[in-house]
Amino acid sequence: MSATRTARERARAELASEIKDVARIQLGVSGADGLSLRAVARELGMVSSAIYRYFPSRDDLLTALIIDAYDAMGAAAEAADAAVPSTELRNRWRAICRAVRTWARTNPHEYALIYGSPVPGYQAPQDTITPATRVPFALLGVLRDAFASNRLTAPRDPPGFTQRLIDQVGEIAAVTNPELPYQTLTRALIAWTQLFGMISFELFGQFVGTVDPTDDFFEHATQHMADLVGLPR
Amino acid sequence: MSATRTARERARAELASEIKDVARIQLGVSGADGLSLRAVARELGMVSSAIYRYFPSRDDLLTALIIDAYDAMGAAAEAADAAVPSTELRNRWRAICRAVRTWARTNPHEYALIYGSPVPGYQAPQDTITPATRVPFALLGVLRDAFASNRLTAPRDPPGFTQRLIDQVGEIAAVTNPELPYQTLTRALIAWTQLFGMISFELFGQFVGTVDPTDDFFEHATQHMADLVGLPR
DNA sequence: TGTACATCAGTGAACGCGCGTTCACTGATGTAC
DNA sequence: TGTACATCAGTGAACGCGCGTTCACTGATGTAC
Repeated sequence: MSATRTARERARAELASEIKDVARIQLGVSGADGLSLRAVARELGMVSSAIYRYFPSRDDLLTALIIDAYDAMGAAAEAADAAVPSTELRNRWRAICRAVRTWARTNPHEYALIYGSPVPGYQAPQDTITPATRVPFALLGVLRDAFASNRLTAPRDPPGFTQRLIDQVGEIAAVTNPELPYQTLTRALIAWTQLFGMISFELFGQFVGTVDPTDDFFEHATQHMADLVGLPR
Repeated sequence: MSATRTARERARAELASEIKDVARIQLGVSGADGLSLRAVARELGMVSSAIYRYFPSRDDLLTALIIDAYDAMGAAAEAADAAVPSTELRNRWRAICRAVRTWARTNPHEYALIYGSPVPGYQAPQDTITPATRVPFALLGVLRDAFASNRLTAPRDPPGFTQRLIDQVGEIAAVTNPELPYQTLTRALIAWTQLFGMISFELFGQFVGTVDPTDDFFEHATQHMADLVGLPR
């Protein structure tokens, strides 16, 4: 009975993921607002109402795609990190950055889904938050190890640390790496925005006519970021 | 006769800009793909086909909005720059960054239109390029003045300057500020991506639960950027 | 200054299209005795 | 092992909606003599 039950359930899970696969391809053609349940159903050779057996609405399908995208990007970052010896801090940092960029370039429309302009009228539910933290957590992991082994240098910070900023950063530290000084965490935040700023510019066409192709600029900027957060050269 | 001609032409220009105004409001409600000529016409109390007297297609209306947005943001940046004494280099830098952020927060949907995910199937024409350069040019103007008055310090760059990167940056220099060293221009590029990375994260909701509100973090990061490009404290 | 003609703005109907979602249904798969 | 019933996947028709764009038209505004 458990065998038969899983038979049906397996079919169900398989079709659900086929639906997502087709939807992902559709994303590439027409973007998030262009994602159409009818088109997905057509592609799968089924009638549009059948999709509702798997996803209660278009927004739920979108949410599933968003979660998958965050998870795929996070997994890519973690795998790249794990492939570098853990004491090679700067190389780990660079590997994570590179993996995020490569994933984004390989899956530009999924990237746009999670880091582009929000879909109007769509409110991302709570379930997306945890997967979204995987990349920043991977970056913080490098800093944690660097700090623990006393290899984190402290660049001279500019003025501008208000108490409110210190408190905000302190709250992030509390739920992630309480041992890291707030200065380090602030610099990590800056590097984090820098990383995605570059990738968005590259994918959304802002570099056309300047640093395009972007490979060399990206590598160089990544080194600057490693300097900023205090990783040894 | 020139008076009468301008009478008609003025009416025409006025309605064209009323159409754009309504379209801009629509953008806010439903995003770029949601922008509907019929809805705009309805709002203006005219029939949908009348819009075609002013814009040959939906895409042309979008293009006009994009150009206006770049220009408005650029004008805000330039005005903020001009309001600071030209020798206060760091304050000019910060004023420009602040102006860009403020404009983006005030006009989030126009910001999303130009810096968010590209509208699928829409190809931005050449006319958008010049207005798009106004903000980076304003930032470069500060660096130009700093360099000319010999007040630009040179931070120690990390490794990673390939010849190709130097060439790419050199080409940008050639059409903007040939006197600036490529290292400075590269750091300016990094700061540029950093600036828009932060603004996008703030507007697109990536900071929710971390540095939100973002004011203090933004000010602090702006100082870091000024350090990076070598402006005196 | 007045008339004949050309230009242009806006109308209204129509074409052809695609969408999300609901609902009563058929028939296959799984469950309990 | 066999039968009666319940669950579930997928169908097909329908509702109600909005969209971009075209086209022949009316009537007002501007132009040339």
